[in-house]
Amino acid sequence: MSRYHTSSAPFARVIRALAEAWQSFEQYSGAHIRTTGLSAPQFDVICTLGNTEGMTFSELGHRTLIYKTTLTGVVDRLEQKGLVERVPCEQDRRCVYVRLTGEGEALFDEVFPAHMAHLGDRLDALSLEELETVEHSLRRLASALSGHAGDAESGERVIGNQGRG
Amino acid sequence: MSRYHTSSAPFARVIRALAEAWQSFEQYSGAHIRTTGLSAPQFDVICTLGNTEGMTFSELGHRTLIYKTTLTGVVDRLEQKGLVERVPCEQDRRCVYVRLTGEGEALFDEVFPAHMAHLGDRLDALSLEELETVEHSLRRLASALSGHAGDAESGERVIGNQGRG
DNA sequence: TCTCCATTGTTCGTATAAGGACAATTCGTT
DNA sequence: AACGAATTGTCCTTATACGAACAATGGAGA
Repeated sequence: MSRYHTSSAPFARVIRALAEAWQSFEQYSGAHIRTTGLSAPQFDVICTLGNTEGMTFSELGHRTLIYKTTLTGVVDRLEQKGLVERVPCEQDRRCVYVRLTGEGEALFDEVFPAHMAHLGDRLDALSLEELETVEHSLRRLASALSGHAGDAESGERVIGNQGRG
Repeated sequence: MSRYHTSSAPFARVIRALAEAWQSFEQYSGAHIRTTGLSAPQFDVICTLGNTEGMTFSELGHRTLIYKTTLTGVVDRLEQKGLVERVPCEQDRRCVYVRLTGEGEALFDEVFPAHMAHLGDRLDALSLEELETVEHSLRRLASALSGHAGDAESGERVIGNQGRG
């Protein structure tokens, strides 16, 4: 992601910083997740399903930002591990519900708090005020990139990685 | 990346915002890059090699943040397309230089400015002052995640994705 | 009812991400 | 000179990213 070293555009440094921040997070978070025997996307699915009655592939994809064709394989492997299960939907037979098994819930209760604590080890270095500033910056950046030039406060925005097939 | 919807940790919203900003960038940037017939990492390599005399795999990996085992394949495909070439290094026979061919340089001169203009279409919505704030926030976040709690001004920091083999 | 069209999840193919392991090479130390 | 340790690029394997295409289903309108 350093395709901007040679550029003098004012935003080039911001893009570079975004790439580095994202990589730093993935490195730090991913290394810890892998010690649980799960991949980062698998862990993400487990945590998203935690404390819910399950949800469809579509909703799960929206929440996790995992591409729909990838999600099929991720759920396959979690199902193979006995952590989640597919449940046919009666009202709409196109949909398939995904929900945690008992074993999946047990794993969630164990690894989710531990991972949050792990992130806290680093991120507690930021004050609440700093967190506020950083979050606002990120939302401003995301909304500019999404074409919503003005509104940085659009709340539960949906990243459209599902509606393009 | 919404493993933080269920968490009340103060930093959960920041992580979510980081994931969304990164995804927004990848969506917007990647869609344009793919129209050139290159993948995002391939485009990144072309741009990093642009206006240089070439560099080793090691240096190219550090600059692009592409994992070393992936870089081999990326360069393979670019070489197959005739855009880059491997040049044996005389001083250190372990190293291999990678540099643009004439065709590669021509492509760089064509697509790099076009891509910057494309990004500018969205990012010019941010003022220079906003860009400064966003960059500072991102560097603060990255340095916290890297364990450098205090210094947000560590300059040309190196993401260590090469020295762990 | 019967098209036309949108939605849902899946399969397929190509390209990445990332760890483990490896041969070739270089360097520091003895 | 010789040995051990570190570096460099590659290969292998598993899992993800993502676009194209698909069968099955549901919904709106003539």
